[in-house]
Parts: sequence; structure tokens; C-alpha cells
Amino acid sequence: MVRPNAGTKGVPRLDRETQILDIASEHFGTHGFAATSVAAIADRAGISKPLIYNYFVSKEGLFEACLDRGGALLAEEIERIARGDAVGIERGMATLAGMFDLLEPQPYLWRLFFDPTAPSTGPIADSIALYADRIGKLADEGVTELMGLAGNNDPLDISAMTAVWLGIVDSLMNWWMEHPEESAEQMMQRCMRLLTALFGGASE
Amino acid sequence: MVRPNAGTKGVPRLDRETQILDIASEHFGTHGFAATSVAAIADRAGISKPLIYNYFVSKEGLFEACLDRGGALLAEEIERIARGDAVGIERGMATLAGMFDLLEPQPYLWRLFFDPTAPSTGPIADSIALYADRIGKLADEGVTELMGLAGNNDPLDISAMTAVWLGIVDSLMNWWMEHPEESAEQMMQRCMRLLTALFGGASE
DNA sequence: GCAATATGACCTTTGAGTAAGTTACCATGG
DNA sequence: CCATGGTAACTTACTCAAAGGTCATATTGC
Repeated sequence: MVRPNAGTKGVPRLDRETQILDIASEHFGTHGFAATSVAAIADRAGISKPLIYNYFVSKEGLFEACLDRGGALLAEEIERIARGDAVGIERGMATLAGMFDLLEPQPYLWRLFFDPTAPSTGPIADSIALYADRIGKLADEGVTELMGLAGNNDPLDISAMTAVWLGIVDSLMNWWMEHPEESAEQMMQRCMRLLTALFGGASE
Repeated sequence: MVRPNAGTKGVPRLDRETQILDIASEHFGTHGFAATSVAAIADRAGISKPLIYNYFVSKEGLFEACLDRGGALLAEEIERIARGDAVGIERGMATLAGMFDLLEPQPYLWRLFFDPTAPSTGPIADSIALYADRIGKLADEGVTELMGLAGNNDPLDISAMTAVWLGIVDSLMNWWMEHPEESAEQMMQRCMRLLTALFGGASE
């Protein structure tokens, strides 16, 4: 009764790490690196701060672990879709569909890689650059294809269009976070409707 | 000699306030509220922290002053454009043109109102909500028009499309921040090219 | 008893915010 | 024409709280 919380809870390290990463990813993704405190994560996990430091060394280490897990997930999925044969807008929509499926339980994962409050130097910046490049490269590839079809090969135009494309994905993930009742399937159908509205029903 | 830095520099309050707001807006807009320190702003302005507190009361007060100045600027410009007669995509492009002109020296201003690390309660949240609503309402209006032309009146579709539109503006401002050599005029022409590429040259 | 899981209590750094004073300028009165 | 004092601009040197990070120790299963 004096120390109601003393002693082990018997949760294996891997399970605990997974749980911590889940909670940390949500916090980091939702509020950003700077506005997230390790103590808050520990609280939400029902454990003490030192356990987190024991497993992840530092706040940056924890963030990096989130990046690694999330980045691998995202990059692999986008790469898988890139190996398909969709081209132009179709490829974009296929990518979106994949992202919705993948991120159904956790749309905030996407934002980990576009966090302006994350450290801009050191291992974190490297890690972000790594995955952002990997994702960005595929986006760039898709956009280059699309623009090429329209006869535009200007590198800066392509760079800007890629940024816009990533921004679109970003805003859809944000919107999804504010409408959690929406399923991946519904999100995708909504996007199709938006696309046809934009193109006056002439797409497809 | 004992206190080489003591004493006034004789800069009138209004001038100093303007200078502080310029620097603070850039920091807040670039790195977010949580990742910005008052001391850093004071440093960049070449003054001491207490002077900032003297003029703006608190970090939140400073942020709010940035919001008020920037928000009025943005909202008034968007409202001015909304009173024009452009409709659908044209209205979007007109708005973009206005934003580029207005934000030529300071694209980061836009991000002040979409900062996930800003306090979510209190006067700041109110201020953000005020301007974000004002901007969002106009965006919503434009999007509703556009979607209506295509026969889509679903409120959630409109809400999502508005989010996407704001996300597009956001990503363009970010891209611009990374390409400061670009003029407002050039940005606009680039956007026109992107639009025609998207619509297969059939727009206009 | 040993290794894994776990914690309370601490240290340290960072950054928001403040108290008290300093410097320069300008208006007034003698 | 110079003392006097009021006020605006400005700073040094602090306080205090929150958050990152560490240490010694406790519980439990084998």
C-alpha cells in the first residue's frame, strides 16, 4: 500500500516497446516533436519514465524508433505500388488507396516525416531525410511521369508539383484524423468523387 | 566599461515592435510555436528578453500579436478577391495570385494559422480560430461553388476538398520558402503551368 | 541468485517570466 | 543656461517550473 506500483508488471520487452512506440507515434504525429513530453507518453502507457529511457535511451532515440518503424511501413507500401503498372493520375489514386489502407488505424504516422518542430540536425534529421527522400523520390517519379505525359519536363515545375502532391496527401491525412469514423474504403471513394468533380466527370 | 551594453538605443517603441513582430512571425511560422523561444527572438533582434515582455506581456501575447497582424493581412486580401467575379478554378487561381503577391516577402505567415504546436485553448486558440474560420469560410465558399458546378453538394466532400485546397496553398508556401529566389510572378506562372499540365492543356 | 522488468527520487538544463536598476532625452523652473 | 526630475527605452541578474535525463533500488520468474 505504501508503494502500490512497485515491482514488475511482467510485460515482455518487445510488447512494451511496441506499446510505447504506438503511443509515442500518435503523440509525435499529432502534436509534433517539440510539443510532446516523454512523461506524457509514460503516463498514457501506464508506466514510468525511466523505463522508456531504458528501452530507447533518449527522447530523440524514441522519436527515431518511431520514424524507423513508420518510415519502413510507408516506404515499402509506396514502393510496392510503384512497381505496379498504374500511370499518371491513376498511379496517384492507387498510392492514395494504399496509404488509406495502410494508415487506417493511424493516419498521424504520415506527419512524423513532415514535422517542422523536429530537430534539423543530428541523427533525427538524417533519419527523416532518409525516409522523406525515399517517399519523395517515388512521388517525384510519379509526378515526372504525369508531367511528361503533358509535355512538361521542367525540373522546378516537377519539384513544385511533387510538393503539392505530398501536401494533398498530408491534408487528406489531417482531414481523416478529424473524421476518425471514416473507413479507408470511404476515404478512397470520397477522393474519387473529388477527382471527378474536379475533372468535370471526364476522368477514368 | 563595467556594463558596456547598458542604456537605451533610442529606437521608438512602434519601430521596435514592428521589428520584433517581423522576426517573431518568421520564427513562429518556420519552426512552430512550441519550438520557438523568446530568447532566440530577442537575440535575432539584438535586444534583451525583458524588452519583449515589456511590449508584449508574454510569449502567447507575442504570438497573438503576430496572428493579429498576419491574419488581418491574409483575411482582408482573400475577402477582397472573393468579392471579385471569378468562379470555380479561376477563383482559386485568383486567390493564389493574391496570396503570392501579398506574401512575397514572408510566405511563412500562412503557417501561423496552421500550427499544430500552438496552444489549443485560451486566447491564442480563439485568435487562430477567428482567422482560420475567416479564411476557411471563404475557401469553403469557393469550393462549394466549384463542387456545385460539378453537381456535388455533399457537405463532407466539400469539407474534405476545402482541406485539400488549403493543403495545396500550404504546400506551395512551403515550397516557396525553400526557393526564395522565386518571385510572386514566377510562382504564379508556375502554378498556371501545373494546372494546364494536370488538365491536359484543356483548361481556360 | 540472477536476469528482466520496473520504479521513486533525484539531478540538470532550458526556457518563461520578473525585479530592480541604468541610460538618454526632454521639459520645466530658477 | 544649467540643475532637476520625469519618462521612455533598455539591461543585468535573478526566480521558478517543466521537462529531459540518471541512479539506486525493488519485485518477480526461473
